[in-house]
Amino acid sequence: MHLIDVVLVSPPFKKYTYKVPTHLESCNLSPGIRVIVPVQNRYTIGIVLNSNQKKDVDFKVKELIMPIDKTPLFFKEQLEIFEDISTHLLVELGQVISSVIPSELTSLKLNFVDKNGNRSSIPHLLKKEPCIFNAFLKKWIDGDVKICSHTKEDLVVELICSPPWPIKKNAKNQLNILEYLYTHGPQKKSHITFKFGKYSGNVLKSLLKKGLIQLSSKDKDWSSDSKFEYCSSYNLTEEQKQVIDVLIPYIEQNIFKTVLLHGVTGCGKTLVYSNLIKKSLELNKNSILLVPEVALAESTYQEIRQFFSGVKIYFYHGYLPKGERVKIFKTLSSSNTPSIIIGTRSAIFLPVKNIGTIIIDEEHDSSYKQDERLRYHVREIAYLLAQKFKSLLVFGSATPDLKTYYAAINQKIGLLKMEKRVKGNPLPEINIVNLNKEPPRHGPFSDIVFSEIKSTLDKGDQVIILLNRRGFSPVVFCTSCREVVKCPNCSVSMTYHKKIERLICHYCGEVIPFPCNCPVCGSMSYVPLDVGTEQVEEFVKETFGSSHKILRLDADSYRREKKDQDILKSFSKGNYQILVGTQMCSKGHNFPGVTLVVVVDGDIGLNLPDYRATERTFQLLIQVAGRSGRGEKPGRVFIQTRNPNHYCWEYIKNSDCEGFLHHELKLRRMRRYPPFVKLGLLRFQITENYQQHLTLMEEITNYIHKIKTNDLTVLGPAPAPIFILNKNKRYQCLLKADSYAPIRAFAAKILKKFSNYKKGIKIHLDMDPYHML
DNA sequence: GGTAACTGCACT
DNA sequence: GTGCAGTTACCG
Repeated sequence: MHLIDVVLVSPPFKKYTYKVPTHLESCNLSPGIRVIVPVQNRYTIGIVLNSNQKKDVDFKVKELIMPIDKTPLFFKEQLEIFEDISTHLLVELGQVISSVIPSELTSLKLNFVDKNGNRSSIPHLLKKEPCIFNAFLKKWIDGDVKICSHTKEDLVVELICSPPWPIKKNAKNQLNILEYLYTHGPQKKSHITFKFGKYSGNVLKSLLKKGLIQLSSKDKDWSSDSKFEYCSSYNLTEEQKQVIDVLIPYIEQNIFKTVLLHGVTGCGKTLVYSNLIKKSLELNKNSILLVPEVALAESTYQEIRQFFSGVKIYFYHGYLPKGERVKIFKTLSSSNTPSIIIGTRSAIFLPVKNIGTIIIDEEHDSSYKQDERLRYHVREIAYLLAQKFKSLLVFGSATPDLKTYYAAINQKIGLLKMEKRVKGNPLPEINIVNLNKEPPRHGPFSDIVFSEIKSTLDKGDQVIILLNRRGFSPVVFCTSCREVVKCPNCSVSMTYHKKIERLICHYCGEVIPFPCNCPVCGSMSYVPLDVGTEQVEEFVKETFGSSHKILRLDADSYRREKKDQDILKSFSKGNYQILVGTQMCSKGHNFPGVTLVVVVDGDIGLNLPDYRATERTFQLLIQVAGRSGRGEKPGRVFIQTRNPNHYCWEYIKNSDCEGFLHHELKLRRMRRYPPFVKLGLLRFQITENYQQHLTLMEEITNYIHKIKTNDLTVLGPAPAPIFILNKNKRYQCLLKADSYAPIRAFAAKILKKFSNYKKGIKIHLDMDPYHML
């Protein structure tokens, strides 16, 4: 009897054994092939793990239906990595796989398609016409029919006019969708139908008829095919040459090596990367280059493409149309030509073998940690991959993550430094402005900062104003009942967005029209408190708008304009003089005309209940400071603060990254935080209609005390800083230990006992949590 | 996640 | 004993 092990990629995500029927003996059933299998009284998709020949099993085995791939979708190395992730993060293997590959690849919505393009639905045939199914199966084995997914292309719904909209007053559904598009920007059609229920398809149709929205396919063709050619007409600096000379032997000799490339902002890391990629290509190896976010991926793609004409460069990120993602996935899994992959976090899971080098740029960036579904860190996956393929792994950053830096100074990984900017400029001069002594007398700016902005503009240079908080004001306060407006679903205050006259919850997306009556006392005496980017933009426009062009870049403007790339380009060309924005404008971009960076409130983030608060603030501020003075003229930076005595300012002022890291390391060692201990965060979510959440938490707490071991410190469970989110009550429990094993063992016990305990409670483990709110 | 099997409970 | 809702165990 020929048996194979299969892992299901939809619930229950378990590993099961199936019998291979004789008529499928000839098929390729090697690991990584997708198969259709029966589970209970339905069918689902699984992935072959191994084709064992075990003789006897003590349970009944069912026969597998058929394979649906002719060649494996993953390589053996990848499957091994999925297993590693599964054990490390305490998530079922099937769950791991289903969260890292495009969802079309795990869906049973498949068709047999014959040469004339006629489609026959596979699930339908399986249920109703088994004979016809078998006939098709035979044809498929012979190569006479193909299997295609029948999901249509996911169109993008886009608003093409502004309010007030010409619709009837009682057309609530239409209004809701228009509102949603207005506040959230263009959306995928599937997302709209998901969000607004089954009738929203019709609503969209009528909106389309009225010409208020448009549907478009957002397909882009990124690939270019011609001959391989490397444009090497770029002069390397001495530093770049040295770094490349050290790294290239690892690629040539197939040595697994991890290196932290610690280079100041503007030191020309991209050119180093492109040389490493070039070497890999020459040796017929693939390269992966990851950047933190899509906008950056696009500009990096454009930049790298100049060096390599005719090489296949795959551009991959989570916002690609589904069809495109599947196409890239499948092409790569059966490709043998060396290629370059440029993308964001999710690109690390593409089926690539024979990797020469993996580069993670801006490795400290928190977007490399996924904080939902599968809570993985891309660094760890990259490490596993590099280990398997004996590749070079480069972590690049001007402000390395403390953990990476600690590994580097302990010689666990290599450390290379680049201390000079390409153009030879010094790093910008950074000034800390004490708002307690120099209060903001000009909108959000103090005297000195205001006059700096003015004189910079007078000189014809550009200014970046950073405020890491979007909207007009983060809080609205009712003067009559002395309450702030809270989100109805979350325990956070609503942010006022003036231009669209709405209050928005930045956590769950709830939108309330504003001005409105106070929900508590009914009066209309609201005052917006504190400042967001929208308000800074308004002030700057009022003050300088007559003679200068001003641009805002944050998640709100970004979504609406969507031509972000062009906008950033046009700022960097000098078409605007002032850029107001959130952290989005701090990342990686090159703006040669900027000589002044102003940070409106340097304290945001500094006082969060999170052990990395200072580290993150430091990284953000050094990064944004680095946007200044990249061109011919030197740059200056002004950071306003109300906490001038905080230890971080001394280091920020001197751009002293190493000094800061060592100071922070001392504190972490003292307080027992990473990298000196391992952390895990157990999160408990209880739905709003669950009555006795206190009793339940008490029960959990008692159990925790019962099973707690000596090799583990357990803090909590306690209510999370944001206690209610999306109508869920949240508790959390911080676990500290010298290694991951006790954390895993402890969490496994809790999960086993309580995760399916009662409906209404969800528990998950977040290893090395990045967000503790 | 889906669902068959199982539980307790009101009502014949 | 029957019908039904609510809950649980398990899928090869």
